Amino acid sequence: MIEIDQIMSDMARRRPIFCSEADLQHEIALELRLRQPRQQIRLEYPLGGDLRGAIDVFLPGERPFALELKYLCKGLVAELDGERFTLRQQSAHDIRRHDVCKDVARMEAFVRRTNHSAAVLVVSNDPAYWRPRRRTDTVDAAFDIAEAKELAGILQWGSGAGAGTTRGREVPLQLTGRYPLAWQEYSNLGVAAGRFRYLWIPISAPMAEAQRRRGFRDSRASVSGRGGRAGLPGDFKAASARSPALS
DNA sequence: TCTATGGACCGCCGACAGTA
DNA sequence: TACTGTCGGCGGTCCATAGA
Repeated sequence: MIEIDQIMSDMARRRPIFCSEADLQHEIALELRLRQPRQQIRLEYPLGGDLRGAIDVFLPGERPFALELKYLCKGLVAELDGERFTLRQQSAHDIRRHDVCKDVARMEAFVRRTNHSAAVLVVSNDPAYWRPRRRTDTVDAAFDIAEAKELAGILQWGSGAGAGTTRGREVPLQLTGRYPLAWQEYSNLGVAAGRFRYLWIPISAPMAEAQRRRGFRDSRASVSGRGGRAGLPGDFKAASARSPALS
């Protein structure tokens, strides 16, 4: 069985830092290919149906899996094995938090339409995203992705949000599942802003969730990865993440 | 071909907290 | 009290893509 924790752990040894979201996307695909050379992998796979946009990493096959990535950067200059990495301060934390929640909502919609499995993976070196907020009355409080928070229900901007912040993001996000958030350690470069963590938000297919509720073994977890089915997309599982519960 | 839209990203500014 | 760094809010640009 492929577990996200193991994938991230292995990838961190090889690539403790990424120069961009596209770099992260490429390395995830490479790591999956290294583990399962026969695994088909698609990048920027169209969502299809009425949904616009594309899936960052899509694993077709018997049990397809969609993965959305977010790389939230804080300003950092680091040299690693002779290679210089310069990450720019992205700022706009409110908008980036909203974007993460929007990805969760998009993946929920995709899962509902296709009954495939999906997840959102956030990688960041900015503690502002995982540390508890000092204030609770911010305009983006509903989109908070800090440690031990939970995404659920209707997520919308606070009443004080300006037009510039909400432009193009006015529609409240409605989640049918509940997503407890647990950040995991990824790497630490030993410099300022050099600590990277990741947030894994699994979104299971409604059928699989229904089966799980009825007492069946989770279809994603039921395959050991041996006996010729190793590496099937549905085996993409987080050891530490809790399954989302449908409300 | 043009226009609208969405996604990704950038940087400025004010408020606030910590520290010398 | 002044300085510095961080955080939050805001408005903007650039580019790719879809649709007219």
